[in-house]
Amino acid sequence: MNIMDETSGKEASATRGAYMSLRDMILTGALPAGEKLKIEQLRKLLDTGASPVREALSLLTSDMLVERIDQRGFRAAPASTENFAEILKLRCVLEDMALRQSITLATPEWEENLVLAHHRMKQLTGAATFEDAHKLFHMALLANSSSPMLERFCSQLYDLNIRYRNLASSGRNYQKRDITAEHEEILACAVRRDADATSTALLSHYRLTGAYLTTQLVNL
Amino acid sequence: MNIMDETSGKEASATRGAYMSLRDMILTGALPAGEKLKIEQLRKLLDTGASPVREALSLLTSDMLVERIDQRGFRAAPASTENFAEILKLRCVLEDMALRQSITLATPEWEENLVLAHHRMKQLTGAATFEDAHKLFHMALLANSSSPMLERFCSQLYDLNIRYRNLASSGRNYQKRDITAEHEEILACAVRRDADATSTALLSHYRLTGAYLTTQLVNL
DNA sequence: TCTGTTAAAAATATCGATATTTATTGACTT
DNA sequence: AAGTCAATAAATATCGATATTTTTAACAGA
Repeated sequence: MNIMDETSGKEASATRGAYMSLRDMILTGALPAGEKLKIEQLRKLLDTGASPVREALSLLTSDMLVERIDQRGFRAAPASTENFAEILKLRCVLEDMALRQSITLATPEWEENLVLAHHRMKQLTGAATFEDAHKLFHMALLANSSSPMLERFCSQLYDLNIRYRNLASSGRNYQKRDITAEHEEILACAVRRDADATSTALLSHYRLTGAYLTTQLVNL
Repeated sequence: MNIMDETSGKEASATRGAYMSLRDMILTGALPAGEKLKIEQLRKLLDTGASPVREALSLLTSDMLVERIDQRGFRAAPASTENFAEILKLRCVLEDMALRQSITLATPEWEENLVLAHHRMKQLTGAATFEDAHKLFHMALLANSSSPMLERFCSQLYDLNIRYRNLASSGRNYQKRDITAEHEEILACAVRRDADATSTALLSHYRLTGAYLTTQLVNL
C-alpha cells in the first residue's frame, strides 16, 4: 500500500523526508543562519519523530549546513561575508580542477549530457525548478572528472553558494548581465573542448555573481 | 559524579564515544573497507545503545569514512587505488593552497605553534601517539590560512590518507627515506616564509609516500 | 550592584520496544 | 536446471518514554 516515489511528496523514509525539508529550509533561509535548531520544534513542524529529525541534522552536518555541538544540539551554519568569500575562492579552484579533468577525459556521452542539461535549463528560465536545472547544468560540466570526491566538494560548495544567493536576494536580482549568454558561452567553449576558455568563462560567471552578491551582503 | 574528561577513557557522550571508536576502527582497518556495518553488531561491540551508534555512523558520513544507503544501512567506505590516487591529488592541491595562505598571513604565533608541534612530534618518534603528533604538525602548517573550510577538507583528506597507510602496512614500512629530515626541511622553509620551497618540500613528502603506498596497494 | 549558588525548567541524549523494509530460503513451475 | 514467488528471517527505521545535561531564573551573601 505504499505508492511513494519521486512524484509523491512523501519521501521514501522519514529521515530522507526530514533531510530534504530541512536542507531546503536552510538553503532558502526559512531557517535563518546561526539559528538554534530544536529537535522538539522541528519534530512538530515536520510532523515526524525525533529520531528522523536528529538523523537528518547529523546528515546535514556533512553538507556544512548544520553545526553540531556535542551535548547542546544543532544550529544552522552561520553566515558571514568571510565565509562567502571562502566559498567563492574554493569553488573557483575546485571547479577549475574538475572542469579541466572533465575536458581532458571528454567523451561524446559527457558532451551530450551537457548539451541536454543546458537545453533543459533554457526551457525552464524563471520556473521554480530552474534552480535545479541550473545546478544540473553546472554539475554536468564537471561530471566527467572521474573524481567523485572532487565533484562532491563542488556540489556542496554550489549549494552553499545558493544559500548566500537566497540570503542576499531580498532586494530582487537586478544585475546588468546576460546570464543566458554567459551559459551559452560556457557551453560553446566546453563543446569546443577548450579547457582554458571554458575555465575562464566559468570562473568569470562565478566571480561576477560573487562580486554582486558581496555588495548585497553588507548587512551580514 | 561524572569525572569524565580527556584523561578518562569514557567520552563525554555515548555518541562521541561511538564516533571515536568507530572512526579509529575504520582508520586502522579493524573494520575493513566496504564492510557492512550492522547496528546490532556494533551496538554489542561498543556496549552502547543503537541510537548513539546510528548517530555516530551518520556523523562518519561527513568524513567520507562511512557510506549510508537509505533504508539499507551503513557500510565502511570502500577503498581502491583510484580512490587513493584521488585523495593524493586533492591533498596536493588543497594543502598547497592552504599552506600558501598560511605563509602569506604568517604571524609569530603561527610560527611558534608550528615549531612546537614539530618539537613534540620529534620527541614521540615511534610512540603510539606519534600519529597524532604527526597530524598536528601537518595541520599546524596550514593553521593560519584563515580558511576554515579549506582546513577541514585538508584534515579529512589527511585522515583518509592515514587509512590507506594502515591498509598498506601489512608488509612493514621499509622505505629508504629520512622522514625526519623531510620534516626538518619543511619546517625550515616555512619558518623562512618561503612559500614555494615549503610547498615543494611538502608536496614531495606527500608524493613520495603516495608512490610508495601505491606499490603496496596492488592487492586492492 | 555584583557575584556566585542552587532549584526549576527546558532541551538533548539515550534506551528499549515495535513497525517497516529488505534479504534469504526453499518449494513449485516451466 | 533456471526462474518465480511466497513465507520466513534479519536488519533497518521509527516511536514514545526516560535519564542526563544544559540553561534559566531566583535568591542569598559580599
